[in-house]
Amino acid sequence: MGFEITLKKKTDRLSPPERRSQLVEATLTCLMRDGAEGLSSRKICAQAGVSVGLLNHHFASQIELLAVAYEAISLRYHQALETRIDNDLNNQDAPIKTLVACAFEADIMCPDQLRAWVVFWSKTIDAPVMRAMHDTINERLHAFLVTVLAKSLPQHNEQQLRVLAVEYSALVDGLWLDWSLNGNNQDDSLWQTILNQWLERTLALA
Amino acid sequence: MGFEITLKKKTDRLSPPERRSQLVEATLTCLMRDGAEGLSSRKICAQAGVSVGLLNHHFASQIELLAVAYEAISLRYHQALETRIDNDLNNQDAPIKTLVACAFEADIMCPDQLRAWVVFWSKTIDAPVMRAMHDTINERLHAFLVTVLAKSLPQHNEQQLRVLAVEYSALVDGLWLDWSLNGNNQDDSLWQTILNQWLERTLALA
DNA sequence: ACCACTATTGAACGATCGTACAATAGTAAT
DNA sequence: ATTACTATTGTACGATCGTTCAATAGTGGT
Repeated sequence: MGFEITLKKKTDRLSPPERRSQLVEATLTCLMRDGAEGLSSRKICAQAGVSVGLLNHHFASQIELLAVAYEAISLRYHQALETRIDNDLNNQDAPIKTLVACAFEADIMCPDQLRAWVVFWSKTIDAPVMRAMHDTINERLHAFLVTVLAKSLPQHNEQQLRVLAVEYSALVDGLWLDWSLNGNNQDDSLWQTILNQWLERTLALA
Repeated sequence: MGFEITLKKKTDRLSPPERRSQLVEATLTCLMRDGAEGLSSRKICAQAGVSVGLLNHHFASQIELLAVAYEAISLRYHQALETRIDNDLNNQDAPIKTLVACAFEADIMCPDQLRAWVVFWSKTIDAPVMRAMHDTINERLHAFLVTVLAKSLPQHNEQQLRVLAVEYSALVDGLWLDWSLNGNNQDDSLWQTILNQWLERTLALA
């Protein structure tokens, strides 16, 4: 006896940064599980295992928490892509090949994530805090794509790279939307094939 | 006096089909104006100028009304495209050129429409009635795109056309998403340019 | 041991939600 | 005129929503 004392946590109190990130994590879990219905202060706090009032102690409002969650899921996606690029030693000279190859891998883009993104988009249109966060996120991903494309297509100028980045981003988003909404009733390789063909044609322009 | 008697409607009663389409119209208005917050039985009925209870008299539930509204906005988009093609006498042999040219025109794709579509997508993921309607809508638009592409690229086979249709649809959706979410802070012609380049490259494959 | 501070709780508030339902009003047939 | 039918109304119900706030409990410094 007495051993479990050192194993059990003596308290449930966390530092503000820890609690905040825990609430952000619970938000993403709820949104990916229940979509728009998961955006509920009570459900989020229940998921985090804390009481309702704590949300407004660590965040000014629900929408501020949502904005932080938006940044979190975007950064996670961003870093997953960077990790793939760093680990793919075969395509260091053309990292766009790595992006295309892993675009539809399960942990990069699972249909569950669309549940969450649709909520983020919905709020981006109307809520100013979400709009500001969306602009930040979008600019960050756009700049990342430009650097990836710049390495892959060194002979292109800045303007051409920016256009290509918008095109690639739009194509991936659109394919992801179709893929997630239409379920897996179609051949899984169709979307990957389309992306591969885009890559071939783009590299052929060089 | 007495003239206004013939001008005024004697009654507010409408036939079920008329009332149903009026409620559908009110639904689209609310969704395009207020997004997810516009999906409210009370707001929709207020927009239609009828009382709350009437919704459940003409529709089994709110989600059934939403499914009919989903089909309505999709058919409207579909028919707008067909009208453009019929009226564009210069590109009867390559109607895909017409689609690309009008893709970002105001009444084809205004940012307000994204407010509604995001709601439809959100419910498509979870509600079975919406999923069934989405499948119908998607199949119809896909078949339409295939016929348009078939006329424009007669030397392609069925399988190639189907892939091209998915690619075009995804690209347009993705560009539309970016265009609507990022507002008009960027150059308006960027997205049109990308679509034009896609068209040139695709036609060059012939 | 006491104090100031704050993370945490949970009840409470007012608002809104979708739907059900009894009551009313208009219509068409007899 | 009466009857059968139904489109329409508006209230009511129970549930859930986001947020507030007084009360409580744990923490770190003295």
